[in-house]
Amino acid sequence: MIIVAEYERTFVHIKGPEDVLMDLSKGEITREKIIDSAHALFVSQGYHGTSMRQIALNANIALGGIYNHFANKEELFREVFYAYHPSRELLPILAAMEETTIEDLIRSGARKMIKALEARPDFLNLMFIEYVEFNNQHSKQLADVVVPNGTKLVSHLADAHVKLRDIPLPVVIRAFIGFFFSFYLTKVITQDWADGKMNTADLEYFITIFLHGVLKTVDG
Amino acid sequence: MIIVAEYERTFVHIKGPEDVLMDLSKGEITREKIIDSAHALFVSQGYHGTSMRQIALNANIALGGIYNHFANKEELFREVFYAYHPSRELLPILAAMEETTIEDLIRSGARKMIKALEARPDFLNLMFIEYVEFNNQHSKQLADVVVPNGTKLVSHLADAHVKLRDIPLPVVIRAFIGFFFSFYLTKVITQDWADGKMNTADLEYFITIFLHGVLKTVDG
DNA sequence: CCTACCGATCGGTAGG
DNA sequence: CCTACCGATCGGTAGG
Repeated sequence: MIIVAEYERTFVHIKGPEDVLMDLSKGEITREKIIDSAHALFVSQGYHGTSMRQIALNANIALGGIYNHFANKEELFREVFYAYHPSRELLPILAAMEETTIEDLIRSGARKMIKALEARPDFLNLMFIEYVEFNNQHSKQLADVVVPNGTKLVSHLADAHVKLRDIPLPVVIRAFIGFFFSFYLTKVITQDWADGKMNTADLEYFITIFLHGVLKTVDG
Repeated sequence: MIIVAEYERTFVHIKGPEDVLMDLSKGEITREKIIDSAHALFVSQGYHGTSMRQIALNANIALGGIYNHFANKEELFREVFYAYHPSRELLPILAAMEETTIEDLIRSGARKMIKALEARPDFLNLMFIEYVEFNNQHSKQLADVVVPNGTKLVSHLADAHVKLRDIPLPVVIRAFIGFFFSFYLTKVITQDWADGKMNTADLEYFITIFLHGVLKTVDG
């Protein structure tokens, strides 16, 4: 509960590196170091593939020290999951957009989303771990905060209903997120064996497809 | 190597339940039981979250017996990965399609793909485990078999170039797979907290979006 | 294919 | 926040 409230409070605020070391007591710094260390190891090895000893070593403290901040391994994962959840970064980016027409919003939003995902490959691993190793059990209470904030972003699209095809807005939003996320997904999942066939430049084709897919008419 | 050859050989053949017990020596039956048992546990708990003892117990043999068939835990996962890879089921389904126009192919292919994915939720978990816990390292040699077979399927689309927008065919294929996979993904990932908002009936809207996205004109 | 065992490592804790 | 320790469980093997 504390977690979710804290998440909501800092929801729009993206911390710069300078903030991280400021205003934190020594204990809070250690706590942050543990979370960061755990995050790095979890995303590269999975939850069960990471030991508390590895986390302690990586954070430069003794094993026992971790339990001064977290009751057990799962609570530590939960804190990592909240602290590094993709919505924390993606929602503020989308909220800061100033485009006024739905077409510009789609074009610009797609590029921003892909850019953010490519800068943070850990997002994908974190979500996968939550899905497979925790059966998605932590996502619900996070969704209670994220979904309302997300829908608020699209609630005042003045020209949406005149330019969109006859498709419910929630479906359009789902298609937008899914389609461009799949652009990222197909790229990273094939990057080791598709020798550059999955090109980032293809994003403009994806945007074209989506625009023609949802809009009655497309400019340019 | 043996694995990949065997995979190619049985690639178009979907085994019925009756085949599974036929033509197998006692040792091969045990081997199959171990693979099935390991698969069920891996997809529900992850690789590192599953112990060899659990697998043995589930397969009704002693722990040591597993090592009569598999050198170690990772080799066992590799065999599970090959035996249960989604392409094994999806490619034959797509290969059996008889639609002749690209529009019918998209409509029918999308529905078949979603139906197959919804019948086999283990696909998603298996791919996630491979991605996070094995860094996608087993996917390459499988791709060497799957990709050529997959591209063969779309190589003889007579009306593609006249009906498609000016978008490269590989991009259209990538968009098709990604878009409809994302339909499935957004559904399962939100199903615990989006109280039915992500509806299977929305698939027809997705098909509409995709058709308008890639075709110059859409019937119906 | 099972029994019985190996050393190593796991998550977690008491006590200071 | 560290040292030293706990019982349990891990992947894997020898020998029959």
